[in-house]
Amino acid sequence: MVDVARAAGVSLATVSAAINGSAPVSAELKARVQAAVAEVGYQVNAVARSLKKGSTGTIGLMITDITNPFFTNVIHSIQDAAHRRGYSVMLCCSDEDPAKERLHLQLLIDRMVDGLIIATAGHTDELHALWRSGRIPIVLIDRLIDGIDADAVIIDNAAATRDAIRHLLGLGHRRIGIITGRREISTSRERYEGYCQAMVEAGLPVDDALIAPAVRFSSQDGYGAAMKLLALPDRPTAIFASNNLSAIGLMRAIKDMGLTCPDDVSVACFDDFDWANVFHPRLTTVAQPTQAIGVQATTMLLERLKDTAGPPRVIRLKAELRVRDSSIVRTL
Amino acid sequence: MVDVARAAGVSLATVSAAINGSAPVSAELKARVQAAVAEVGYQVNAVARSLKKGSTGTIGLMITDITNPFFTNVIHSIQDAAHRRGYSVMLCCSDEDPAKERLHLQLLIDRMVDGLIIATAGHTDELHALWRSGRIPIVLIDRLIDGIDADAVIIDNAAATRDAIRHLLGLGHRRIGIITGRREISTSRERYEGYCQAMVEAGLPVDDALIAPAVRFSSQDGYGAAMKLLALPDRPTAIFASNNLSAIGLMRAIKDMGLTCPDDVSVACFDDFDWANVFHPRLTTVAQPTQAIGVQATTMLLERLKDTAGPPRVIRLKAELRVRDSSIVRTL
DNA sequence: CTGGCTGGTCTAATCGTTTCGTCATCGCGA
DNA sequence: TCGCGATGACGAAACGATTAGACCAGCCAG
Repeated sequence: MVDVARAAGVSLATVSAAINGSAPVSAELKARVQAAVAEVGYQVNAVARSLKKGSTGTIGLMITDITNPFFTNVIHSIQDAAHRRGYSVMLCCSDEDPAKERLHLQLLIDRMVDGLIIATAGHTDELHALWRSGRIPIVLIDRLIDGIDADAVIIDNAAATRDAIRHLLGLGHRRIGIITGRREISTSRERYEGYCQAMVEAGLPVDDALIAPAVRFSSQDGYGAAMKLLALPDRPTAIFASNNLSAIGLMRAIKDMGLTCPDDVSVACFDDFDWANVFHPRLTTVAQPTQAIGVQATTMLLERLKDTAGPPRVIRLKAELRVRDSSIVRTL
Repeated sequence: MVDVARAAGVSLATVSAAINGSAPVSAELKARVQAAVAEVGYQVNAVARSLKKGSTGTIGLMITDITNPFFTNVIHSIQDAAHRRGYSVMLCCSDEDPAKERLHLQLLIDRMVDGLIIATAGHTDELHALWRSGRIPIVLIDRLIDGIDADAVIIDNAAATRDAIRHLLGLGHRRIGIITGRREISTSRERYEGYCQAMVEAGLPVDDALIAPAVRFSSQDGYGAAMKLLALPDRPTAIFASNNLSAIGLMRAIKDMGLTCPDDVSVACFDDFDWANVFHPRLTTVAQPTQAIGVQATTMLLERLKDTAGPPRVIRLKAELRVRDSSIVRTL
C-alpha cells in the first residue's frame, strides 16, 4: 500500500480512502490510485485490516462430523450464505469429542472470529465461559445445551420422530424398536421422547427391551444396537434409527442376520441423503431442512453482529417425513 | 499483553519471550508472567501475531464439492493432519465453478494463508498467476491441470479404471458402457483412457455409442447419461460410472427403466462410500485412499513451507477395486 | 585487573492497515 | 473584501504482537 501511495504520489490515507470509499476522494486521485494499484499489483492484507478494525469478517463453524451428509449440507448452506454477505467461514470438526472441541474453540477465538455457529459435542466449561463473557455472538445449531441460553436453530425432533413412529404404527406395527443416540445430546433425547409420545398415544407400553442405545455416533455402535434388537426372542417388526449413521449399522445388521427389509422388518430413520432414494430398499426417512438451517443460522448470527441487544431467539424448524419402500404394512 | 506485562511488573518483550520461549527467561519471571496471564485472562491475538510474523499458520483448502463423500473424507484427513502440526485449515468450496474458485482464491490470498491445497474446478488465470508468482506453495489434489507444474497428490486413475473394466470383462461382459465426467478435468480424462485401454487390450472396439458424457458433476447429468445408455437398442450389459454422483444417477435410471441391477445390468463405479456396502445391490466400487491423499498432501505442503527448493513432486497413489454384488457374471 | 562472553531484561521499531484530527483550498454569500 | 462551511488531502497515532539491538551484571580466562 505504501508502494501504491508512492506510485500514485498521494498519501497512505488517500489510498485507503480511495480503495474503501471510506472518505471522499476526488475523481482524479481515485483514478491515479486505481492505476497505481494495477501497476503495483497491490492486494489488500486482510490480516492487517483485521487487526486495525478489530474484526476479521470470518465466522467460526464448529460441527461434530464432517463425513455426515446432514452436516455437509448444512455447512454448504452456511458457507454459501456467509460468502454471499462477504464473510468467510472457518470450519472445525470436533469428531464428537468435547476435548477436541475445546481445542478448536480456542483456536477460533485466538483467530478473532466475529461469531460462532456450533453444533456442540457436549458440555465444556470453555464454551460456557465464552458464552457468558458475551465476547462474540454464538448460534447453536442442531443441538441445544444446558446452561447456554443462546440463539439457536434446531428442528422439532420430538414432533418429527412422533410422525415417523405414527407412520409405522399406522402400518400396523406394534413392536417398534428404536436405536437412540448419545444421551448427553439434546437431539437424541428429544427424538427418544417423540418415540415415547407416539407409543403412549397409541396405548402401547414403552418396552425397555425395544430401546437400544448407540452410545457414540457411529455405524459400528448402530450395528451393535441393531443386532441386540434383532436377536430378541420376539423381535420388533419395525425399527427406527435416530440418525443416519445408526441407519447404516441397522441395515448391515439386518443383512447379516439373514433378514430382509422391509419383508422381515420395516425401517425408518432420521436424516435423508441422496443415496437413500436410490438403492433397494429405498429408505423411509425424516428429512431435515438443511438448507434452511444453514441460512437461518447465518442470518441470525450476522444480525447479532450488527445488534447484540435482545433476548436469545430459538428457531425450531420442521422436518419432513419421506415415506418410501423400507416401511410397509405389517403382514400377518 | 500489555496488561499482563503490567500485572507481572515486566516488559512486553519478557512476556512475549516467556510465552513463546523465544528467548531465555528466568524461572522466577516466567512464573510471574504465567500467574499474570491466568489472572488477566490473557489470550494471544493470532491476528496481530500473524501480521508481525508474516505467516498465519493457516492453509487454504479448496475443493469443488463438499457434499461429495470422497472430498469430505479427504478434508477430514487434511484437517486432522494439519491440526496435528499446529496448522488451521480454511476451507473453500468452488461448487465446480471456476469463477467461484477465483473469488475464493482471492479471499485466501488476502487472508495470507501460508499454503494452498486445491482440487481445481478448471483453468483460471488467477491460479496460474499465483503459481507462477511462487508466493505460496501449492499442492494439487485429485486433479492435475495444464500449465501448473506444482506438487500434486493424485491417484492412478487410468490403472484403477482399467482394473475395474478388466473385472467386468472377466465376468464375460463385452458391451460395457461408461459415464464419463467433465472433459476439462484430468481425472475424468484419465478414467476414460483407462476404459479405452482395457477395451482395446481385450480386442474390443471403443464404441462411441457406449460413451455417455455427464458434462457436469451431478446426479442429474449422470441420470441423463445413464438413460441414454439404457435406451440403446442393444444396451450395455455393464456400465461403469466415473464418479459417485453419476453412480447415483445411474442407479436411479436403472430403477426408472424397470430394470434391475445386477440381473439386467452390472454396475461398477468410482469412489467408495459407507452406504455402498449396505443396501442392495452392494456396489462394486473403486475405493480411493482418501486418508492417504490428505496426509500426503498436507505433509508435502508443510515440507514446502520449510523448504521451497527442489522440483515439484507428483505422488500417484493406487486405488483399490472392491468387488461386491452389483457386478456379476453375464448370463446368456 | 581487564576484556569478552553469556544470560536476562528492556526499549523501541516494525508488520500493513484504518482513522482521527488538522489543514489548505475553494466557492460563495454577506 | 472577508469570513465561513465544504471538500479533499494528509500526517501520525493506533491495533497487538514480535524481535533486533542496547544494556547490564556476573563470570571466567588470560
